[in-house]
Amino acid sequence: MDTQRSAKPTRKRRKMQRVTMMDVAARAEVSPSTVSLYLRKPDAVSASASEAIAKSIEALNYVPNLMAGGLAAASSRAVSIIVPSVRNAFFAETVATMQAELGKERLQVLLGHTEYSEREEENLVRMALSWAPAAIVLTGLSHSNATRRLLRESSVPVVEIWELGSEPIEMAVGFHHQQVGHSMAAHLVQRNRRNLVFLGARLQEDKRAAHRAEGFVEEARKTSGATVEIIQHPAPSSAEVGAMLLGETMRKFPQVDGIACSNDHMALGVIFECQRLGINIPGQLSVIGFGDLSFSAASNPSLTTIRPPGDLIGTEAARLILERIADSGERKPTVIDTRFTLLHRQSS
Amino acid sequence: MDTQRSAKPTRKRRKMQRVTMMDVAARAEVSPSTVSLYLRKPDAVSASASEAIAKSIEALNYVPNLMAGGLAAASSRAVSIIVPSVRNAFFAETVATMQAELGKERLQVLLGHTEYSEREEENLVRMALSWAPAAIVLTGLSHSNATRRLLRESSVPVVEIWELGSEPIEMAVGFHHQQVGHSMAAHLVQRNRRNLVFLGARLQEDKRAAHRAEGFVEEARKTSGATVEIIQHPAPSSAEVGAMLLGETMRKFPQVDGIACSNDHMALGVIFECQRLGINIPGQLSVIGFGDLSFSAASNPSLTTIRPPGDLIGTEAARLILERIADSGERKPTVIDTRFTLLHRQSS
DNA sequence: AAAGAAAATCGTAGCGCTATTATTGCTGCG
DNA sequence: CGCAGCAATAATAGCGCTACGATTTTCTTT
Repeated sequence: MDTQRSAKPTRKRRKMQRVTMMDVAARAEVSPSTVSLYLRKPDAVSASASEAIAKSIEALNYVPNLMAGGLAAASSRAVSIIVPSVRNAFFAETVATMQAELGKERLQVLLGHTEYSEREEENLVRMALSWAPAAIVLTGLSHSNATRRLLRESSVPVVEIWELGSEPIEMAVGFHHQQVGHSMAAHLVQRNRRNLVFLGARLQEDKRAAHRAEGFVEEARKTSGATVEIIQHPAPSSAEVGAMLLGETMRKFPQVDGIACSNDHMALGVIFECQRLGINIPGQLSVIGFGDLSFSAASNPSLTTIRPPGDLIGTEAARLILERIADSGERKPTVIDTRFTLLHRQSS
Repeated sequence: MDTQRSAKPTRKRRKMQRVTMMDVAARAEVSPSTVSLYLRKPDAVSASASEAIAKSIEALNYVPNLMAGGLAAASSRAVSIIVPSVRNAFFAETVATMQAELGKERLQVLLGHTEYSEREEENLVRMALSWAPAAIVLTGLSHSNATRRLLRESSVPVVEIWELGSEPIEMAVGFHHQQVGHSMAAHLVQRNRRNLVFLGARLQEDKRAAHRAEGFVEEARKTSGATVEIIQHPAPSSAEVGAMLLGETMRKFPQVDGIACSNDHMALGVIFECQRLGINIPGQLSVIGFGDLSFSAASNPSLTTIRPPGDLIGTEAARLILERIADSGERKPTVIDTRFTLLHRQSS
């Protein structure tokens, strides 16, 4: 009750170890503003200042603090990419491509896996928004209402990849999986196959595979004299499931002469199982896959398949994001159809 | 020239749209500090306050700003994972597992691909450090000196994955690839194979595959009467390269009776090429792969291979990171050997 | 019931940067 | 010459949150 007790702002914050922009500015004998400007828009700074700043950065080994930058600018240099799983080669391809493309512009990729759950996707979107990302990339067009609302209310650019068909939130890059189904069926019919089966895995969760199956059946039904069935399994697609489903197919529909698979893993299983059962491909049975995975051209027989442009989807999505950021503007609905290619090889 | 013109600090910042922690605090009738505490250490806040805050967050649909948090705390909720490529199923598995594990603690994954370039890795580490990440995960133990220095000078926890053998920067989770080579050779020798060949792809860049090849040769040389060769190609591993190299092998070493492959993609190519050439596996030739990829158990013949615990590496790495963060302490060198498993199947 | 300890809560100074406005130094031109 | 017009640079006010210390409230203990 004597010595003044209030006026004592003896604060001390964590030791500042880091080299800051102010340090760089001091050494270059310019103001911090100029350094910031140099980093963001180099063309607006004179050659002499630029040189001094560059030298200073080099000498101090300056690493910018993106958290501070992001906070001040209310937007970060991160792009959140949310896919079902990067274990899936399709999405791995796109993610890798996007990382490379976005990296050129010093944008970082924040990765999330939904494991095919809309609930988890919503979670990830919420977390992503905490980062004030430069953009958010989602897989497919099916999302929970809450996800849609979160995204619509934020002003973050949104790109949906790997699927076209219904209304996108903002931008979309992909292709029509139903058309893939059409192409598969049309191809088999053209090869004079009439007893068709689609082998599916996890069609419940994998909407895109389900669309392919739908398209396949739809197209097959157009052909007079053709029959078509879907044989499926709830487990994720794999060669083992493919082999198993081929067995089931031969039991239930021994007259089958054309099979389309959820993807090339399944088709590979079919090929192996046919070898074991002594079924000749393509003599007795034509097989077509989806994915053109790394082994598909090398198999015996080589596999007829659909090649989805995973890398093109990545580059186009990255391009859209970059353009949208440059415009720093409003939503601009854009849809890019990347198409797909049917590769006719020995199995059909 | 009349209305007073100076005393007008009419600044206005970008419109504050976002709901902030202060809004939450006001509605819950507590101070912002308490809200912050509630978010970070819920146990330190009373039940009544917790409830009010939770309700307020819900009502306002509050999304925390991680940039602000990261700036204030000098450390973010991001973990940077840098792998050669997520196209590679091994790394995809580990990345996916880590994302799931870290996600539980609300840590986000920042992804980077080196494409097997140390130069690019250095770049990515520099970018990663800009985020003040909670931890950095690198693949393998070979890094440029600059990378090492950057990491050592920062106080960010570092985990190196998928390889053991030399001195890690701080923590490491993986296994000895040389031992994999040993096991492969020992297995083939045990199956009475004496004319051994290792089929390699891109051994120049893929140090781990090179170590497996080394170990293979080393072990084979211990066996009297055994011969061993390495046949390789600079392209990335694939079934096509495997098929091609099998052809080369049969020309150069027609007496070969045991083949070990860089990985299962190569082995798959070998299996298909043998089918085409009429070579019986395992009668005439034993084949062993690496990876236990999704098709390996389903192939014809099924493939003997080494299963690397990609998911275990992920969970252990995540665990180390979480513990290290909780300790918030100093470097603590740790090495976890996850081992690997040899799966003996039909191909050997 | 008072004193002391423990638990819960609060007040505030930054974290390092960017956006915005203000200032300065030059041109060129009537 | 005086000043508009422009380019380059600088000054300043936050961005939204956490760390830290201070303060208040509640619980023990004697």
